[in-house]
Amino acid sequence: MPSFSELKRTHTCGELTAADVGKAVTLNGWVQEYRNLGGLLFIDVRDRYGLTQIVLNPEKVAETAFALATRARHEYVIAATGVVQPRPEGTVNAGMATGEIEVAVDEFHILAESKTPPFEIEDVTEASDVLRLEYRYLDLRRRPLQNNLRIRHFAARAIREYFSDRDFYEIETPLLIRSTPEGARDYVVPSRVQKHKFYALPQSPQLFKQILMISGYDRYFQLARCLRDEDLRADRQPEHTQLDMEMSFVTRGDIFGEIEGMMTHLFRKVLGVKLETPFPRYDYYEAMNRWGIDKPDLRFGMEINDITDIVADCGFKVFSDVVKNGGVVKALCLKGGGNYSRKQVDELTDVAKQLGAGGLAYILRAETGDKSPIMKFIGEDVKDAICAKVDASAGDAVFIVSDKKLKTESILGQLRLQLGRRHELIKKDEWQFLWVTRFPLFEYNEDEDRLDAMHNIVSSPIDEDLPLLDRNLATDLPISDWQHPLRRIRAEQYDLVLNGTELGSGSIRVHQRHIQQRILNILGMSDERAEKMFGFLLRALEYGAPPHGGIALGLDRIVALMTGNDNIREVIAFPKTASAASLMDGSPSDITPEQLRELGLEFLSRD
RNA sequence: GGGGCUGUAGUUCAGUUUGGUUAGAACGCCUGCCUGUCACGCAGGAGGCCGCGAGUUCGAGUCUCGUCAGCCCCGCCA
Repeated sequence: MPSFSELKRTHTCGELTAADVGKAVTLNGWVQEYRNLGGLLFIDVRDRYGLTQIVLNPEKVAETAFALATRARHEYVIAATGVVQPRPEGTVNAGMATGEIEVAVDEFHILAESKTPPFEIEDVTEASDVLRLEYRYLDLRRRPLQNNLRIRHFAARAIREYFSDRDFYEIETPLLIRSTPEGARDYVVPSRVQKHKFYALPQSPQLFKQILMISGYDRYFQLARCLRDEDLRADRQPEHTQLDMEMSFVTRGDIFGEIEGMMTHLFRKVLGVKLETPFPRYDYYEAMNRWGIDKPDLRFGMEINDITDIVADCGFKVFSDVVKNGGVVKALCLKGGGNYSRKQVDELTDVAKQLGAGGLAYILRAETGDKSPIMKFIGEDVKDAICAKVDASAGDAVFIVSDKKLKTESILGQLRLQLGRRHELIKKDEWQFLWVTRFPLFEYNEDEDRLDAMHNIVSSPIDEDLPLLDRNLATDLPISDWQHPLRRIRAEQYDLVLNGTELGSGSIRVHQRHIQQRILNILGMSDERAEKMFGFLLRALEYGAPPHGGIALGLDRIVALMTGNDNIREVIAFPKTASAASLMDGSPSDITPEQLRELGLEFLSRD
């Protein structure tokens, strides 16, 4: 066999067309398919760029070359030299980009043989996830994955382009950092040099990017790897990539503007889609009121309506008791649901109950008249008032839930999504972005009877609610009461949502030490402990910290949405299983006793 | 930590409800034939620790218990 320098490709497998007819070319690639007709041999050669048919005719090619080519099997790597020729009349393949031509081979070489692959390399695979992950290098040869990684690359490039053009610096932050409480469980790395001490792998560059603001790098971004030792989901991997950014001397509107600009650039460059800006903004409480979820899917309507006032005194005890105890009654209208069968209603009721509802009341506005098991309690007038409020006409259905406010909204929010999916109300090919803003700063932790940070510890209260932080604010209310002043504080925090998926969140940060310390105290951290854990941030805040804020968006989720995938594994080259294992390289794995000894570690037990 | 689903040729699955002769199919693989195929075709062939371990039984792919792995969900998590 000649040296490879003489067998190097002159063209890729995706670029030859009728315009190249007559050219002498060499192709390198993998055998996608071979069709040996005895006296005539066709091979489809594949690379990242496409597929080209080569043909060997024993009458026109050296015997040795033909013999070699008949040995070629699926996934062999080959080099073929020949002349581009038009396909004979009637044999053009319209379904193939290179289908008008073929390469008539006169020299053929096998560069590498392949074992029979455990699954076939085709666009739609039936291979199990286990096989696909174990043989990831084969799975990655498939066109859908190659397309996903291509989109991912172009997305990353568009993001870098946008921020670079707007004077942002991409600055790397460390991977080995100190472990801090709050948030997710850390992955930890033992230190050899300092025995019995550990680094943590970053859950995000959060504190470092704030330090960069304090250092004066007032426009920062990074495509940052982030690691969390928590259980996995279809949209959660132990390591993922964030589009992280932070700016100084800004209000939230400045952040929104940059992100909207970046998203517009990204979607135009990569998908050719024009986005409308500005994205709509809704306060957290408004989102919960109208859609029952903090990441509403705006690709369909069916908003939730409050009918508490209408039914408060209607005589139906289930409703009036709930109202008396401070609860609410809310409803949503399913257009065209008036002919729902008993079975369909029962199924929906089961869903509601699984979500914690006591039950599901309903009004069916069928052709034959309105049907409702609660009619005899609420009467015609109240029924009509409810239908008017939720805009239910003849042929529609109304579903009603009553409970505490947040619970009622969440249940209806989930029902709304289920109904939207079941009845295919969700419009495809729409990109509905929105901002959800002003989340509560604190979240009540029932198990521990204390307050947790709803987002993170560095989110600033909105100006209006800042007085509620005051140490001396008198109140008799326990923190379990949702009226407690601390629980009424709203944070200058925002989530970016696309089609019902949370892409990420950010906030205007606390830039004054005493406020940061107060928040840490409220979260149950003594001054000593705060100093120990966050001392470096608190000290940095004492040396001229500018007002600043930013956001971090999940790149994996963005690319998954852009490529129409439900699972972010499809847009990550080397992902992990649901139990955080990599089936290809076999991690996590044992380490040697020597490694352990060097780190000063030993196992408690081997169970 | 909890729940649901799945595990049988190289692969994807059927067979498990009702235990019983030699565990089937398709694709892939191997051999032969075939000069215009592109899901090539035709003929033949090889290929099985029924995830693993106990148990029940005269007898287990099939029943019971345990265990491991994968997927999805809740908890957890930005």
